[in-house]
Amino acid sequence: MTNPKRYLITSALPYANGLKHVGHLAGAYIPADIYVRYLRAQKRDVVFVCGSDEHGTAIPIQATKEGTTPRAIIDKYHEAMKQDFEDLSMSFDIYHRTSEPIHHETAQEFFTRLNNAGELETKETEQYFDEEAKTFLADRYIKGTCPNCGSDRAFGDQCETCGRTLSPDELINPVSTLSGKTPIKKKTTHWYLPLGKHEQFLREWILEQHKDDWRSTVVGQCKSWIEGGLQSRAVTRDLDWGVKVPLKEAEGKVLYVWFDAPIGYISATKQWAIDNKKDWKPYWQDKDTKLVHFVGKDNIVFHCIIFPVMLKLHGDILPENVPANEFLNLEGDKMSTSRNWKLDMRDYIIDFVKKENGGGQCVDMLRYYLTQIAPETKDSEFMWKGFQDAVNSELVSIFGNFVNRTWVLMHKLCGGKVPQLHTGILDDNDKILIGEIENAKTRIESLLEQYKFREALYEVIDLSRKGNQYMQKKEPWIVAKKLAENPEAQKSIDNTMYLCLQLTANLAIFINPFLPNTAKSMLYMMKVVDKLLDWENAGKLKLLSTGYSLREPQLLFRKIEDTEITEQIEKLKSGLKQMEEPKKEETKTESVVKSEIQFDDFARIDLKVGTIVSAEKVEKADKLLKLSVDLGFETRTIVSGIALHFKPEEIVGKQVTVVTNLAPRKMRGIESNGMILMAEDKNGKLQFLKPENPVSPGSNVS
RNA sequence: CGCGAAGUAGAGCAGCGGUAGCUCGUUGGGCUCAUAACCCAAAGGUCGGGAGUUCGAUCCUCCCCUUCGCAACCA
Repeated sequence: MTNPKRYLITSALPYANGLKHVGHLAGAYIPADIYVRYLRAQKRDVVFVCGSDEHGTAIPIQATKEGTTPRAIIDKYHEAMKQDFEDLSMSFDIYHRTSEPIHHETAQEFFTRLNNAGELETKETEQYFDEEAKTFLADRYIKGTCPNCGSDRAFGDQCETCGRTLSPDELINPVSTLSGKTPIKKKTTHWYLPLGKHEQFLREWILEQHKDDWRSTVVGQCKSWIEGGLQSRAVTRDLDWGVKVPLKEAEGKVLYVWFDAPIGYISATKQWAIDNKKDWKPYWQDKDTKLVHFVGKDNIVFHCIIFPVMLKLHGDILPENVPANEFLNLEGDKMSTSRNWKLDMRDYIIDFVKKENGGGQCVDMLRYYLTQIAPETKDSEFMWKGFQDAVNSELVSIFGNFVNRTWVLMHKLCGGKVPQLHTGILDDNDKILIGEIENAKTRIESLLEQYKFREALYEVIDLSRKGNQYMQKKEPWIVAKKLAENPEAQKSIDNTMYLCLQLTANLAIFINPFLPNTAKSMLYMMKVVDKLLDWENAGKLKLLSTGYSLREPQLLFRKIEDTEITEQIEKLKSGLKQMEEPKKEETKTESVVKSEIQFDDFARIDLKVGTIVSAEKVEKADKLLKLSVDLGFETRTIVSGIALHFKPEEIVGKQVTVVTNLAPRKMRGIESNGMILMAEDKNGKLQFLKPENPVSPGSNVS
């Protein structure tokens, strides 16, 4: 789209179950904010929406964890996140929330329209139900023994011990985490969005039309999803926290959070329109609107596949681009909330922004570093030492220093006023600098349009570097020494300082989208109003008029001291230790004895002794062995993840204990009909559980 | 396993068919207006490994190794 009438820019809705860290900030918020500030400077019609995502099972879970209500959780984190974004100069036009009535209405209308148009399917399935709590259980609420690794702490969706994704049906001894009781199976109906029907559309839209203008990582991800076969996705679920499904027969059901959350962009736009007496409709329905979603890579599938399908069915416009960022690691390791290896936005705000020598400059320092290392093409690394280097040797030494020396010299050599430009005596250096200023505009503009924020910011800093080089060549402080014998030399000084001052004004315009607080400080020093920052002024050389007197210089940035970064690194490492200590205890107490079960539960498991008659390694799998086990009445194929511990030839003829009534399961394409019981010592070494003396195959174990 | 992304100077990254580039760091020199800032120069890489296509490959193709992500009721 070459010249859209209006822009709607979104940043991923942060989930209101905890504070967000700098990885989120670098991924979805800062890039969007830069883009929006640039568009605003161009006087474009742009709305920037965001808000808290407040539904889904994780909210009630977090409430239980903190011993409070879901409502209290979302109120707490909504306010906290909103505040943090504000403290870091995020310029949302609205920061909304999905718990607002206007959002519920919008999401329900969305569902109704799709349902009435016959675009949704219903399916009846059996799901676990907790009779005591009288509720269907989300996968996360079911705990049991992992069929893969035998850990008794697996959840219905995933085993945290071995990492395997599970479905609740696979769990051995499923237990409700709400009541501790064994849940029963109960029939329930759900609505599904059949993505498969839209494969052709997605292929054309993404893999054809956008294969060149979207980031390769984004197209790659989408391709992976499409090639993998698009399954129907449930859009409802049995839960009492969320947007009620607007149908009589759907009592007790809510919209699945992934369905309602992106609609939050629309409801936020509606609320913004009400607040500002505007019409929201063109922003979502007019073809001349450019919609851009800024997200992290975990969100690609929702914003490139699922939400666009929803939008298409609903008759809305599609995103023009989804410039997703990859992930930001921290000091050599993945950021992780559960391991407490992270830097929360809040922590930075407290340790830097709110300190006495903090303020807007510290906000901009973080924005600078995060933009400079933004994971635009691949995962990148936040290093405290890198942060210090970037601030001290680029922001302070190159950019800040250029502005500062310009101001000091201007006061010393030009009486604190903007000097005249003597066009007759412009030399090559002057002309080259003028050319650079004009070029910079085109370059930065083009990079921003392509969402290459890191490079665009580099161009800005590089322009100030060119200012330093220029000044070094012109050496006005040397020229000034010859003034006594050659008063004409003042003209050369005037030209140099005039150009440096105009360059500074241009730098303010260019840096503004990235570092708005810095731009503000520069405006103050130049004694000019915000209007100077209009993008149309960029590249011009008459921004500060001759004779205008300017303020005394003030430093734009302070340096980051060594002690500050060593403190942060210490803090990070000690946080990690604190998390590890209590966790160990927890495992201990829990692993000694599992929760009590009834004899009936035990009796449901059929254990028999079998003899391994053959064993072979499974092709292209590190851990798997394919075993044939003689159980007396039959010989079964069992696939077991023990290849790292035993060689196939070693174990033929050995007797083992087998769970014989475990549901069959395919691994590497081979159906496994049972499970071998193993004992694991604390080093992770496995041993077979077997009778002391050989017994006949098929003997019962009880 | 599969799919996707990535492996390039001490560190962080760019380039993606035609003598390897940027920032920081290191070393040497210059300057002194400037936040021990600035400017100039140098050292430093057989572009993960192997094979192929090509007149020519870091860049294309194939295989292998390593890292990260995804695999769909995970929001």
